[in-house]
Amino acid sequence: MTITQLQYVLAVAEYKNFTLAADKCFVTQPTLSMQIQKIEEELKVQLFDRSKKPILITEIGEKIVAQAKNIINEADRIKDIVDQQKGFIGGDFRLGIIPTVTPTLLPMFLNNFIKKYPKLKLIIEELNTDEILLKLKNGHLDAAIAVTPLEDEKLKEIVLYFEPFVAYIPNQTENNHKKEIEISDLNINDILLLQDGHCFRNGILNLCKNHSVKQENHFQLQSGSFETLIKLADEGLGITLLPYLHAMDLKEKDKQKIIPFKDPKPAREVSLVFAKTALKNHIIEALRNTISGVVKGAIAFQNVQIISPIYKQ
Amino acid sequence: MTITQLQYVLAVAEYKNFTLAADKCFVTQPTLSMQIQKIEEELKVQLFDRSKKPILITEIGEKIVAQAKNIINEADRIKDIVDQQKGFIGGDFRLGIIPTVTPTLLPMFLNNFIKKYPKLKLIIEELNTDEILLKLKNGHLDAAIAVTPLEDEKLKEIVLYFEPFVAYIPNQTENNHKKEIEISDLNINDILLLQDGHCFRNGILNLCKNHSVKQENHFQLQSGSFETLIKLADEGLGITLLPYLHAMDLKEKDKQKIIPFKDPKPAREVSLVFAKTALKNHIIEALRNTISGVVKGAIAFQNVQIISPIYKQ
DNA sequence: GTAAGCAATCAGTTTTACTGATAGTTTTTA
DNA sequence: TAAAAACTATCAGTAAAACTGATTGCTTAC
Repeated sequence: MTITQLQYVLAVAEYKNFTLAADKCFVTQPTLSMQIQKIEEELKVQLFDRSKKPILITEIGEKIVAQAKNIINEADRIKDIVDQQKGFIGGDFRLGIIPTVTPTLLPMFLNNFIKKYPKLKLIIEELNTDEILLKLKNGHLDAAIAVTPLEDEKLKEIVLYFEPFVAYIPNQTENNHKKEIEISDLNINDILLLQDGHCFRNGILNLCKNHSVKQENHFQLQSGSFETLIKLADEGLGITLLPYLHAMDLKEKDKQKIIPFKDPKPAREVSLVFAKTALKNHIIEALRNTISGVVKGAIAFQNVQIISPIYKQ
Repeated sequence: MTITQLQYVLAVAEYKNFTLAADKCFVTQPTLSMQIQKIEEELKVQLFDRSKKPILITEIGEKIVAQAKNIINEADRIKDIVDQQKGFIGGDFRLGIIPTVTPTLLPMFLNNFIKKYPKLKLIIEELNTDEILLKLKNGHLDAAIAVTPLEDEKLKEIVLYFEPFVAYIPNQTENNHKKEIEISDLNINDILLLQDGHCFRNGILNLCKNHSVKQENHFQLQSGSFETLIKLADEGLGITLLPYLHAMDLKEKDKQKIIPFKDPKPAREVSLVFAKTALKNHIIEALRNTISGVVKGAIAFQNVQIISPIYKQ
């Protein structure tokens, strides 16, 4: 049994097709066929059922594929250990970010980071929380920035900052104007929400649920961007909640429509998330330091209450 | 980088001598030299400093050796997965047992177990707790039977049974005879103890400490076996405490000198212990089932208090 | 200062990994 | 339902690797 053979097994398991898997491994199909046969002979078990198309993985095959992933993962770490020792920050690094964080956070640290580590190729993907969880676990992402706590056994979270929610309320008259708002002032039916899949939406639902605001599940509108929500709010279709950093980016005119919450302010916890078995720990550490450095100045709140990004009905 | 190369690295790291390591790997010394050079070239780091004798492992070498152990360990597990799938219980299995458990527990299950799994070669070593901890972690033992809780991050414990302590008091007169004894009745200075290193000794020290029995650290005698302690007690040199199963093995005449503790009886927790990353999990499971089966009949106590095997001064 | 111990090097051999061509099988398409 | 397409297994040959015995050269021990 060799590491190469295990990689071939993983490729076949992933693509369920010898020819394609061979391509991805940069070898010819006969090589793959023979090596898979060899490992099957050595272990004296059938890993794949080639009689069906696409190829089926046998029961024992599944177990061995899972273990092969562990082995390859541990093996890959050797390179990281060497890199770390040499202080080398380089190669590809795939970072996932949730859409409600990207526009405000990314510009704050990206320039800084790529200048600091010029040999590193940072590949950034905007993904929602579910996609991030999946890709962290299957190794398609090295780390991600998401709202926590995610309560996932296999992931580790390092909190970067807390970001309070603020209310965006356009039609403020003498009557209804307040300096600070309370959660009990909110009516979920008035709030314009992001689409399903955004954890910021879940956070708001949790916020309202926790404080037993009546929820009638009869939302007027759903959008994928805060910009849309703000414009809709301006049109008198309701109010919306925004994350603090996003609110800070608004035009002066719009900023006046923002009302902060009373302490303890509801807030989201934004963290760097990665698999406990993550590779490239030294890069993750470097990333953390960079982000912590730039964010510290921008946000400093003490009295906040963390709202979970996971909405359970 | 191949699994074989990593095994060579581990061998050289262990024996600190290429020639000897080559022997243990069943290859010639040039093979080893070349393969080590190859992996050093590939990683572009020096793993060993050959200028000194015995060979020194470099700093980065230590880290890579540690990781190589992980990789090999994960790789070895493939075979276990296959064995488990096939229901095959065979090969070598190294079990450590602490001396105060061996004479009573081993005869209860050994025959049963080896008959049930004839293809398994059980290699049993009698070791004290410290040695067991060490050997479990470095992989020289597959599992062990010891007194818990050990509070060790890297180990997993499965409780087999609770075994109460009983007092062995020879010179019982009308005056001092009791049906049940209390911990406060004990004076640590009267108790004959096993030698340092036995966890049963630690248990008794904890027992007395917990109940603030005065302890003057002026023990009269120390021995390695209960038999000696019993004979010394019979000679009027003091009393001793025994584990329940051991007391059950005494002659009828001696059994009369035994006094049980009042509920909640102080007891030791005997467990099957193994590394969290243990191989051969299916064999451990088989062992557990066998022992649980035979012990269930012999011991059934409900109201016990667990005494820790670790004595901290 | 000599012998012993040990790792590196070298040339040659065996084993393994891989390739291109092709045969055989199943699935898809017309 | 026949032909085409898609795919894996097999085969013979080649390139690469892993390994060996013999030897050299360096270090340590006596």
